[in-house]
Amino acid sequence: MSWHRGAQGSGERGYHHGDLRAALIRAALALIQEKGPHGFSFAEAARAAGVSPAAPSRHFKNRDALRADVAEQGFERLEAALAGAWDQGRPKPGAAFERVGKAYLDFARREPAYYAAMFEAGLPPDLDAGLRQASDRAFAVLRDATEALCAGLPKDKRPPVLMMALHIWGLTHGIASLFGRGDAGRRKLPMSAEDLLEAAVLIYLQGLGISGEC
Amino acid sequence: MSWHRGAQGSGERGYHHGDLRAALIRAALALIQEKGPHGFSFAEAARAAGVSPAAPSRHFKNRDALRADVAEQGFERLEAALAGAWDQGRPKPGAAFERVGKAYLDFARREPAYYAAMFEAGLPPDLDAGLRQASDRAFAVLRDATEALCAGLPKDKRPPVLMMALHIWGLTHGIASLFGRGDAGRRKLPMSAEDLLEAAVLIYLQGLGISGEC
DNA sequence: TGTACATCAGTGAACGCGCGTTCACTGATGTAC
DNA sequence: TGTACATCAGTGAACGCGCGTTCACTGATGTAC
Repeated sequence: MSWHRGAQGSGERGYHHGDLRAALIRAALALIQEKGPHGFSFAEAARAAGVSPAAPSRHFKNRDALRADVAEQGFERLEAALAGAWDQGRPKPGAAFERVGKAYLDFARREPAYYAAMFEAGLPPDLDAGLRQASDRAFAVLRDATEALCAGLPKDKRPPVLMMALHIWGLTHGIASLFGRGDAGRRKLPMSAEDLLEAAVLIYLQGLGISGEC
Repeated sequence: MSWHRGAQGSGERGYHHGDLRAALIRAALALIQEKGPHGFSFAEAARAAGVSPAAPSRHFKNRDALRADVAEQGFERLEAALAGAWDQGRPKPGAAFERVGKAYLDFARREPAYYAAMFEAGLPPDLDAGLRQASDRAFAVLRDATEALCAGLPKDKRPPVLMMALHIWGLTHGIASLFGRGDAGRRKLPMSAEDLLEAAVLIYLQGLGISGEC
């Protein structure tokens, strides 16, 4: 919490909150974690942030707008996680690519609230330009990684990069959604979601004639 | 609608509804279609079914129980759709397998309300034994199809069937969730979800050394 | 540096609304004899 | 076949509750001079 002046953590604050917008997003995130992407109200978020029920309207048009902001922030974090895992393809694109997949699963598991807001809130991705762009930027990391992975191949053996990136995204997202969630009640598996994904990607790359060690 | 006696379509009915349970599921489904898996209330479903707000409690403990029944019915329909598409692997397992994938995408597109209730309502799959079993039965169709597809291979080239079925499920589910939905605002693609999936499966099978024509 | 004033951000009480649940009830159905 | 009675399924009015929004307000901040 960042009150407008002093008294961090004491619960005291001045008349103005200082960063209510961010505090409401945090509160919404915690409530989503607890009760799902629809499990909170404007009033509840206000209560959690310690302001009057009328305050949120100053910052968000309605609940969907708040939810969309949570989702947007989620895509930004996912982008950062994927970019960090990719690390410009070091030391080798193959190993880095595998890290990206694991980072996606890791995000879904460690941040189920963001994940739910991003993919299961029923928000149309083009509801909001910022949301759309944040989503596109996260996907761009995956597309760039795919491109780098293929760069070493002779041109006639190179698959269409966009298609390949969409395949990998679909596969990773499907496995994360069905088996790799941190919250309650995901389906049980004979192997970890990570192992399942890694095997699938290796088989897929094999099918394209790409060795796992590039 | 099936009233307890006569007068189909006239809006008349006796004191007893006759099949209120099914009517509430239908009403919930329509409301989910319209407003998402959380976009309905007990009272609203009762109104849509033409009964008093107290009536639904006779059949469902609460909203989640109603939602779970919608999801269960959805899995039953998905199972039927997949089994129909598979058609015992006729005329050839390869062609039939491709139909199964398309049937999954088709289901997600034509029945977004069921799909949302099944996968995006935040219901833990093991909340309810019936739900769990319906989900397992739908997956079993895919697993059996995978097994049949591999049956022709020499034993030493045969991949673990369960793993392979999970890969295909994840891939199909991911593509359906991200790109193949019938309701508003899915992401735009340079190719159809069907073509995207078909290409991915072919590449994957290639990676396993399985020709597309078996 | 000081002062006046506009703007901003949050208050808190009030409102009307739809919700889920309760309750005693009642009409229809099924069953025992 | 007829009758009595138990059970079932839906009624409709009432309740307390949390919601989103409104409103005139007020305290804090920023800016012009």
